[in-house]
Amino acid sequence: MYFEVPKQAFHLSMIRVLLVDDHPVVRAGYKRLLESDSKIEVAAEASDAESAYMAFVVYHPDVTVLDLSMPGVSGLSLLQKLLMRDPNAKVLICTMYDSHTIKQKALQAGAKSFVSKNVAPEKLLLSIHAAYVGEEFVDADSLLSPSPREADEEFVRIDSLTLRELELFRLLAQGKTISYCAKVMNLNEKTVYNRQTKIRDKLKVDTLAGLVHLAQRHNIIEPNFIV
Amino acid sequence: MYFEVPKQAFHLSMIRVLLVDDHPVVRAGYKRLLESDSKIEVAAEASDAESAYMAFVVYHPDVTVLDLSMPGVSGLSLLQKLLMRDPNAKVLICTMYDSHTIKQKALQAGAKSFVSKNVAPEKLLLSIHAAYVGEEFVDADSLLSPSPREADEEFVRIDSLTLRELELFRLLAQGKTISYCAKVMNLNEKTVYNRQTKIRDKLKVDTLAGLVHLAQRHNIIEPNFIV
DNA sequence: TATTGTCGGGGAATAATTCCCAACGTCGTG
DNA sequence: CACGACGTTGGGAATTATTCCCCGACAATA
Repeated sequence: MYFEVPKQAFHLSMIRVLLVDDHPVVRAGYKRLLESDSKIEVAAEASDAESAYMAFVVYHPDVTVLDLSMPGVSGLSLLQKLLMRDPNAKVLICTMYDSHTIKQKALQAGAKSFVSKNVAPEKLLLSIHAAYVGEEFVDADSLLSPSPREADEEFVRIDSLTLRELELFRLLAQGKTISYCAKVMNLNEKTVYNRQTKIRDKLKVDTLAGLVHLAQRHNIIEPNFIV
Repeated sequence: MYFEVPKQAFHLSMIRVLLVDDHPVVRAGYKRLLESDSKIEVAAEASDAESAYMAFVVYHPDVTVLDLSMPGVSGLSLLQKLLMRDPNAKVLICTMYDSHTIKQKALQAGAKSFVSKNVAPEKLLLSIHAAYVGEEFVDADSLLSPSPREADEEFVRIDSLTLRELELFRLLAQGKTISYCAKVMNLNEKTVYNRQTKIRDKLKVDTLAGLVHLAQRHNIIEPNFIV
């Protein structure tokens, strides 16, 4: 758990951003990047869902920049928690997962913006400004063109997963045990079993390993890179 | 393919860095972070292995900061190419993969430094300075989850698999069902179960999904890769 | 209000998995 | 040769993991 206290003076004119990413180096990079924009200041940083929620409550950021790929509870759940706390929260999803599915889910869960880490950095800044004034900003490159690969029925199946199911899907595909999933998702193991069955049923795969491959094909989890 | 021409003046006193990461946003962040150190300048950037190699040849950076997780050709292959071009190249691996195996391979392939994106950002800067003066810098706590005994000997454990076990390992990791494995290996399902248990036991993995990731890390099966 | 969908979980049945053990063949070795 | 060590294969019983079908809560919606 990491919870960064703001170090800068509070300026009314600035866009105060809460930065959530689990990698310190990446976070530091983000921070410098964001602050290269004179209108943006990083009000707080967090490395995981819990501390992000705390920081959100404490600092009331104008915009929250959220990386979905966090250990433990998914960024999507955090997104929902933030929106429950403040339905007008401006949450911008910036993630490495170029997955149409994830995008859909994030937007449907109430994210104001969605950009991939693959976009030009200026677009990130732009989208923060857009989110600040209440506009939705969805990176055109990524959203409008689901890649052909994703347009197949596999993708449709993944799309049919509910948020909660998607979250569990990710955990399972990452190799987490049932009991671990139950713990971090606050569920009865029984429920996890039931859900797992349902997920495999929806996705039409009959082994856990199949889930992993499917998840990787659709960037639901990080591909286990090549050596 | 993305190939950034240097925009800054050339200062003899500065550490000229080639920055290789496939995410523009992350790269931009890195750049700001690195340049917050007055002794470091980003001489060039690249988003993939080919352009990274070109940039390396053209700009002769003092230090190359390389993220391993790139689409297409692996960062490790690039690392080897760079070292073939210049055996004294100072390459610093900064990656999100907290895998001891990868760390091993990177160092054994000739990387001068290895830090995880999980380290404090200052350490990244430090390690660039260290690499510059020729010191090796390997972050001690760059590995979060894998306990020393765990990941360290992942590959030794795979070596301990017998031929038959390895065969089954591959099938399982590919997502084949028990009954399928039994059929193609001419075994009783019972035996497959027993063997599967033994394999997971030897590899110290407790889920099938874990087997997949392990298999991919060690090139036992093809990573299910995309984009 | 009725409807639909998501979500969490219970109970009993069932299948999957383990644990322990035995058999067989093949080595290499004293 | 006889021996133990080991890979390989499976049986039987015990144990778990997993399914299947169910119910109720809640929220949004028509």
